[in-house]
Amino acid sequence: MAKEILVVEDQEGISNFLKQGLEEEGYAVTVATSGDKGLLLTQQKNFDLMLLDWMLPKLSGLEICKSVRKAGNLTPIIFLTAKDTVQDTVEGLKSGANDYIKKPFSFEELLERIKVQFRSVADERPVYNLGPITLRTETHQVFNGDEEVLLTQKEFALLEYLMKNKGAVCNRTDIIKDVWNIHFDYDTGVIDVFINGIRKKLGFAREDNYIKTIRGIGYLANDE
Amino acid sequence: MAKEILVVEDQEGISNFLKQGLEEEGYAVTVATSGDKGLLLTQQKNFDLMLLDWMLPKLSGLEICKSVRKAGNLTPIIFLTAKDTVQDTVEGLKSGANDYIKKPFSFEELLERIKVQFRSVADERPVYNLGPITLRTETHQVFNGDEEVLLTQKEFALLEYLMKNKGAVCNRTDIIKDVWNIHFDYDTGVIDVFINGIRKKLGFAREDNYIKTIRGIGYLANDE
DNA sequence: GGCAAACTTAAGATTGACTTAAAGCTTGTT
DNA sequence: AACAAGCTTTAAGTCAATCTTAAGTTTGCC
Repeated sequence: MAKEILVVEDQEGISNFLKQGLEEEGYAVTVATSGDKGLLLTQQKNFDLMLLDWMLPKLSGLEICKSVRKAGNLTPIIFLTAKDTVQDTVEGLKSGANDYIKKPFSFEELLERIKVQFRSVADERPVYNLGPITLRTETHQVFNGDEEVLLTQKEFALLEYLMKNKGAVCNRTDIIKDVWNIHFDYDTGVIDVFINGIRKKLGFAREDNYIKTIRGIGYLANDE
Repeated sequence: MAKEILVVEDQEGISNFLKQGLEEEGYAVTVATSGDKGLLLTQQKNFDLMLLDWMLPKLSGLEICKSVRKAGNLTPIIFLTAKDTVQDTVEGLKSGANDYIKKPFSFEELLERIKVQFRSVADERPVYNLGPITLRTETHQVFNGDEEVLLTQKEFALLEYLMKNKGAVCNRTDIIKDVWNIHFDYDTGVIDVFINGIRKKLGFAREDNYIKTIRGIGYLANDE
């Protein structure tokens, strides 16, 4: 699955250059030419990384960054800008960005700094545990004790999400957003059906409470 | 708990400057003046971050970085070096570093880039406290000390409202308006019932007074 | 002591989750 | 290109938890 990168940049020369270069590297690139369009896109879709110019029509890159973080979105953000003073850099990083590259920049360095962002996310913790359950991200396997449990893609994605957030209540809206990638209000019983399926396949009894229902909110994976 | 930073740098002027500056910021700093000493330290102790010079006696920063990563150590690494070509930067990042800062650098920017490495998911989300009680808005969790307390939707909403306004008396009309979303005069005992439930679940005794009753007005969440 | 407000409890109403089955999609195979 | 198999989604009936109401009890204040 190609990583999705959002580029918010009003100068066509630069955005074309970025788009082409990044696509050659195998990334899927979306370009927004103004700040407001960029922010809107971040709300409609889950990107894996954002490249922000600072000076943009309508809404500055700084404002986009702040908004995105305020909304609880932790997608890596890299500023790519001609504003090159220490003050600007510090302000950009303070606003929640993960890196700050000054123009003119070397494309090769940019590429490497993008990879750094993906590296840290991917490396985080490839194996999760929940009671007797072990989930291996890399091999896409789930075990109950020694027994392997075969889950479908969605079942796996949902379980992974819950286990990644073990100990925290996951609300339905976020689940739909992160697991289904649906960014508007959406309410069928899909989640319920999958939770039901997962509990069944993992052999959880009602009183096990490894995946607890939080009524009116969502679900909670829990050990202890 | 102070974060532990390892600085590997052979020029005394720079390492002193870094040590002093970082310690003023509340970090615990260890300095190694040669590459081999630096590497040894990484094996003996778990640091939270490493600052590496590139050109060092005995073992280069690049080699340290590669070694550390090869050993499965994912501690954030920042290069801090006079080698300023794009090739060097790319090579440094490829070897597993998380950032690469070129000398001469601004201390302020360095600080900010260090903070980026420490920033974690748990940060920067609204958390309220009241005596032994902690309420996490984002994850919808409430803790009494370490014990998680499971609240229903309304209980949580009401408690959140009181804690958000800690120290201020909340009158019944406003509570009904903000928590129940009822905008006309309304007077059943709902609030009382929920206050009762919350106090019970949180294990408050009458004399604790964390949620004080203000007769004829409403309620007051209070610490101190 | 008497009154009004708040506390407590329990029963009924309401809402949301569980479960199942069937329809709609994908994917891989011939 | 058509078929089959399996995965995902929708929908509907059932069931359980939560919310609300109301009535009895306690508490605090004049």
